[in-house]
Amino acid sequence: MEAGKRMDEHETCGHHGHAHDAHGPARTADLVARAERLAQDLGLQFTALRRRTLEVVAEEGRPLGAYDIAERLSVPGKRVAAVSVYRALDFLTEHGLVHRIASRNAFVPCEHGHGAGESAVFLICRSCGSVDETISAEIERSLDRTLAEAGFKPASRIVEIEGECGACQGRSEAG
Amino acid sequence: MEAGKRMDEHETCGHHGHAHDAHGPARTADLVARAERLAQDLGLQFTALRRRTLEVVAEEGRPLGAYDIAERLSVPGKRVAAVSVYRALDFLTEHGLVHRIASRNAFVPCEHGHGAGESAVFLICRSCGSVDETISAEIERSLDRTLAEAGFKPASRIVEIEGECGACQGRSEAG
DNA sequence: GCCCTGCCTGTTACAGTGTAACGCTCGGCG
DNA sequence: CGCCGAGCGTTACACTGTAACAGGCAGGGC
Repeated sequence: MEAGKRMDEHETCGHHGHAHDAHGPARTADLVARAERLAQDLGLQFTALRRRTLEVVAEEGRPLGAYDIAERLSVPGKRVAAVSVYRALDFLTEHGLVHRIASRNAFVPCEHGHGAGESAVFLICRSCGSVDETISAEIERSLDRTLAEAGFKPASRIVEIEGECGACQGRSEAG
Repeated sequence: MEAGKRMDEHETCGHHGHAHDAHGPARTADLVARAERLAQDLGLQFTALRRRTLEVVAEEGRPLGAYDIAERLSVPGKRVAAVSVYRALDFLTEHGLVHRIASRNAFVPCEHGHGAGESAVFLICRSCGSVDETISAEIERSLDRTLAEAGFKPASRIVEIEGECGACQGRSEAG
């Protein structure tokens, strides 16, 4: 695998000032650059619609439904249908640029450089709706072990934890 | 047509005996008994609709959508609406008698005695559609550790692995 | 008994999510 | 030029889920 060399700059979390405030323009540019590189390398088309879809998702900082994305992409006189967004999202998820949150029917930008096959853990806050993506080799290992014991050959993995993020815990306790 | 005593002749996978061939009448009776005990203990109502919903899900051996359940519960002249099924499913999931498979929008019977708060791992086979529910203390531990590091307070956990089950691997290799 | 109340269920209506099918455009290629 | 494949627009439709309201039924107080 190729992914191993990138040092994870975002410091999963000592306190709560962690990854999920790292959206916005910078994260967007990052992702778009990654997409362009990837498209070039693999001979894929990173079209305007796919780019704009990725940008919308990346800017948001919380999971967006396909219809929400379609709405944001639409301008008076030029409406983008949800079905087009779904196709763009298919492309983006397939190449690990965005992730689908199954428990919310919504999409978030990928916060790591890992490929589509890698497994991530999504921490979904019930209070603020933010989603934090973390990776744990330990979890992957124990998962792999369990799968091996069951004789199960995994293709994709979904790990989503709902609860309350650190920031919201502090907020609800302190008032 | 819906005789609860019918023997399950369809034998998803003859050999490889792990949990997921433990559906059918026996599993159903188990679950119903558990539900009755639970209702008695907590002063809840295990109504006919809830019971029949549980039975349908337990008999099936693969994830069932709410509308499929509604269809199975309906008889000519007496149609059960999906919305009623959803309410029954709310009750059943809330008390850990069935689980919702988020990635499929479908429901499976609980194959363990654990409560609703426990975390299970679902192995979903792409070939035969069966779902195997396993529990791993090791996975839970590593998950807990990751959550603690992130300062995240979990409320519910979703772990769903899609892939190919042991039986189907054998089948596709051997022909 | 009667009413009140709470829970469950039936029913309708509707919002949200996702896909199938068809046709068009555009760019590359013989 | 015509062919072809990929992407996209459009329509139509299926599936998933919830809100709101009405009726039924059991238990409790009078």
